[in-house]
Amino acid sequence: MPPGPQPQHPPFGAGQAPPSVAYLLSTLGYEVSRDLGARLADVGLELRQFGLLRLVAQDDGQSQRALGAVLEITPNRMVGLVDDLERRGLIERRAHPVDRRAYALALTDAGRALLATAFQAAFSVERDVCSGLSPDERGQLLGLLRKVAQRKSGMNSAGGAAAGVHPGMLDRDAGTVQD
Amino acid sequence: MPPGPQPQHPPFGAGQAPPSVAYLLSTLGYEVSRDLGARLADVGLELRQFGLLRLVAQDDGQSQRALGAVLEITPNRMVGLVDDLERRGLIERRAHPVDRRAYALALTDAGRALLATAFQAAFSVERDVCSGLSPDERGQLLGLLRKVAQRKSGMNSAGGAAAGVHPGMLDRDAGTVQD
DNA sequence: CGGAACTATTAGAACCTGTGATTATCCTGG
DNA sequence: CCAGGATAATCACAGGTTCTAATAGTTCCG
Repeated sequence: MPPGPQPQHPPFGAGQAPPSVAYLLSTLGYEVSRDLGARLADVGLELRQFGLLRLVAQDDGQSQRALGAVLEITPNRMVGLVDDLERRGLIERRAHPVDRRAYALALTDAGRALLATAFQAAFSVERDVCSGLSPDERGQLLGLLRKVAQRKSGMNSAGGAAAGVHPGMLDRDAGTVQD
Repeated sequence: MPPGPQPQHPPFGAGQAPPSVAYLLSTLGYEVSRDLGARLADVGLELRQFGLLRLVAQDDGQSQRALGAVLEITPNRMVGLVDDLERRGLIERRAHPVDRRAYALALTDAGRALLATAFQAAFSVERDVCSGLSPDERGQLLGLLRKVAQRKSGMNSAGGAAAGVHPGMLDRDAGTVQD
């Protein structure tokens, strides 16, 4: 598989998995991302394309810049990203209602359909990840992770990605720690 | 900050953080990696350099290829990585005991010292991540994450990174899922 | 002994991302 | 109303990183 556009985590590796929350978080996060990336590839989508499609789907008519801000994708990069998705007929660049400089991105029917398929892939990853957990355990884990996530967004003034969004998917690296 | 060598996660983003274990895992994993990457930068180390140093420290005399296999770094990439670390006097390329083709990488005293500092940075990240959790909760989370990690390594025949090692740190992407 | 496989390295191409400049448009203030 | 400054989308370049292919020197097995 060529330097695909998506995952490129910078090798980090650990000597021997030390019992650290941070280490396990970065390791598992990386693996989960890879998994999803692989399954999305089967559907013909990259991680960031999936992210953009999701965003457009939930909030129609946004400008490229607005979307890029959420996904942490610079304007110039958005051009190519949107170009590709538009060329494939998944999204459309419509005239923006109030700003003639910008485009209003919208999902096409084909885009909606593909996104649904992509979601299936995402669900399968979730099922996979939690396959070893009992419903109770899954609930516990969810709560704890949420708690950790909350704390993070609370302090990191700048870093805190907009509600429910996380930029890096595989832009190429992942951290790790061992205790 | 230029396209630094380490973190380059491909933007992925989520529409609205869905309560998914996979999503939170990839998101938090990415953030943790970034955090560690930033703190290691203060010490003058990149994520993968830290990973290599750790590996060399725990298992002296390994060949570049062996180390690269664990860290998922190709041989040609290892050359530059080792070159740099050696130039900085952190590791040494010694003659391999039984194979004159290969080098036996070893940590220098300076390398050991810097690694100790790097570990401090890693510990601080761990403390930070768990700052919002009670000791009990931290233990629970650790157990659950371990369980998920275990399941993973069990099925992924090929993907399962060698015991306790995870490749991507930020090579640039991370996945996400929402449920 | 001889060919096949392997380690480290180098050279070159491909890829992606960031910066700066460009055009069209919006907006605020005089 | 109409500059001047800021903003949206692009484009053209430069830089950095990683992959592929090819090359010496070695080792291993038949």
